[in-house]
Amino acid sequence: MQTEPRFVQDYLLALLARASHAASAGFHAQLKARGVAVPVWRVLATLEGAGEGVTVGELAATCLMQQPTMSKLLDRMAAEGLVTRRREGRSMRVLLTLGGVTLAAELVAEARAHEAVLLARHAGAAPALKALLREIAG
Amino acid sequence: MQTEPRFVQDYLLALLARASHAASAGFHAQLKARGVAVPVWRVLATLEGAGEGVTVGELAATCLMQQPTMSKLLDRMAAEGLVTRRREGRSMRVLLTLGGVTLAAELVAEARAHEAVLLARHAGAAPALKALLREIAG
DNA sequence: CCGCGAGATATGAAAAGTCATATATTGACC
DNA sequence: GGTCAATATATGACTTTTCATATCTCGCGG
Repeated sequence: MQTEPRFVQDYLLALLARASHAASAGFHAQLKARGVAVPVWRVLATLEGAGEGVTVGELAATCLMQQPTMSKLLDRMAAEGLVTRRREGRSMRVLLTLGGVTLAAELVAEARAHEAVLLARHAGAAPALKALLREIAG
Repeated sequence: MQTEPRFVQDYLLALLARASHAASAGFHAQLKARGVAVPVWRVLATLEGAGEGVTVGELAATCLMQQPTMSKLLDRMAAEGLVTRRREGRSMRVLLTLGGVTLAAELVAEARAHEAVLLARHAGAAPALKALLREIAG
């Protein structure tokens, strides 16, 4: 079967979305196996090593979610004992609990390992790719 | 304020997701202005120029959605008069209606224009970037 | 032929996300 | 000090997505 090259096949935004999706698939499967949803992982990864905590708005922006989505995600994560919220001025500072720190550390370790495999696969090109992505990400 | 570089800041999957999100933001805003949801756009773009139509499963894979999500999205799109479905063996072939063809063509034109701006911004690097992304996407 | 497993899509109940807007807190101005 | 606009988060009604599973077809072995 031979389809002529169509627009979407070479469209930059589609390529980015596809690459992101494909690259993440393996790790996302690991997360699912551990019963951790992707948005939860993103919050954990963002909070990992951020000693002071992060506000809800910053979390939403970093995790590429909308603010109400983040508020509700944090409700669930708080209920699971992964994070706590502390009012600070008009913001709300989100912090990992002890359990959250532990889980985050484990998952970050897994993520590092997974990334290493990916980077090895595209050996030389990795730094240039990351630089480009950073530029696109702004 | 000075945060030490944390894992997530340089994590390939995060960079990919961020780049994809940032690059798409502008066009997604255009879509929203026209009242077109992103998943609808993806289906239209995938069907655009695919004369023979595409099966539900192929659509789901191409649009990076799950199959039940696609089935229900197609329900809505069919209700809006954008697509029709025709049983073909055990598959279901999805085709654009006249209205769907028109809308798809308009949006693809907008997407091309939007992409041109992006590519111009990262002038020389674009072909190499696309090649890398294609490789990652597999 | 007929039953049966595999492939492809649909569906139902529950979870998550979205949009608009309410609530809370601060800082500035009079 | 009280009012008001701006910033930050929460909430409610509604839509979309997800997970599990049902349904529908085809091809095959007996």
